Amino acid sequence: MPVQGRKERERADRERLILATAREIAEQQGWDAVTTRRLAERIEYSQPVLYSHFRGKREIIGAVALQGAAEMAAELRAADGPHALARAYLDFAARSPAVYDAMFQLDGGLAFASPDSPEPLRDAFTALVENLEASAGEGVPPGLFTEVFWAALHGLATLTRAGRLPPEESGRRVDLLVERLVQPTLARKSV
Amino acid sequence: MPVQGRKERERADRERLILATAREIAEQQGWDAVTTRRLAERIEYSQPVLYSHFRGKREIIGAVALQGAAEMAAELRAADGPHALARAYLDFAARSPAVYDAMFQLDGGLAFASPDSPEPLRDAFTALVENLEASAGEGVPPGLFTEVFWAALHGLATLTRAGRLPPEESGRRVDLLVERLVQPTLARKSV
DNA sequence: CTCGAAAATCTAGCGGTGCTAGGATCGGGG
DNA sequence: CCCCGATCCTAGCACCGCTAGATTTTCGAG
Repeated sequence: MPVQGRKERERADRERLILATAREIAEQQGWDAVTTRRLAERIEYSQPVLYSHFRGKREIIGAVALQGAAEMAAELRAADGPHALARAYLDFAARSPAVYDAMFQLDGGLAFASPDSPEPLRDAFTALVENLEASAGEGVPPGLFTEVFWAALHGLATLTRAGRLPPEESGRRVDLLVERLVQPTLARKSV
Repeated sequence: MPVQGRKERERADRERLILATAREIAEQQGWDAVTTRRLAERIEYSQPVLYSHFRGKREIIGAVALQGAAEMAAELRAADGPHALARAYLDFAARSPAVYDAMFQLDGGLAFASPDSPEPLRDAFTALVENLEASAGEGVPPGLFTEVFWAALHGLATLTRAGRLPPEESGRRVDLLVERLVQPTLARKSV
């Protein structure tokens, strides 16, 4: 009597529905519009059901952030080299601003910059490192270089989207940034 | 009978009190703790009084942001050269996180990146440009270079404070960033 | 097929938010 | 002195995140 199996599946489906709906509302109207009432109504359940899946709104944001990190990691790995990486990163941020906010702007209750960070987060950072370690330059730890590179991209992404930087020249800004930061390590240009 | 003068003065005093109190609460407990009720109680007036000074919470944030921009501009001008500038910027962000948030993280209803931006905002950006125009490098518009430099600093500031970057090596990150970005324009090293 | 227990879900409500309408109170000018 | 306009407060609206407790649904045993 695998009735239990069916229930678990239905529950997992509903959890996915919650996250997809939260994400949809957030992308369309911002995270402030993702209220527990609205979210519950959209999935056609009452509010308390949300709390049987997540501890609260914060944890929903965190779950969306983890999904986003996994997707971002895949896209970053598809890029080849610092220039493509930077464009892929900013592309992601511009295309999915709500997910980007969940990851880096809002409090999703996730641990960052720590060995016990959730795997998708560490993996996304690893994807950055992989594309950058050849560009760190002599004597510069790839991790440190990646942090700086990442921070700069993050700054461009957030300031641009918040209207703090004129969007027209974002392409030139990325080009300038990457050109200056990247400093190929001499060893084995090709092997 | 300049009784009207006195009233205006009292009103201006109260407005300053509101902003100082909002700032104080925000620095101590974050902007979420700056509720209209709490703020009203602290200044020993009822909530509606706040709305006779500001349209709403957003406008209070905006007013704090303008104060902050003026202060930041002064501190940035006191710096000499890109390295000192970067440290002064990050210092400000770390010392006054709530004000920094009001300026760059929250919605204070201010116009950015526009000719009709409030003067303190444009002035703060000008202070950045003044310290950076000699480091833009050949053929690179100082404004563009400043935007990139600023965005990178902003990324470092926000990611560090949000726990996304380990705080230990922030010094090394700044050094690396500045060293790479800065590329002195050849003309007139000294004149 | 029925029935009772357990699981699942909902109703209703708590204390909080930003904001505002409308009444009370105060003080200066006629 | 008394009135009237400016000033301020009380009370309340609609919404928020979250939860206790009642209610419905579902399953499996008899």
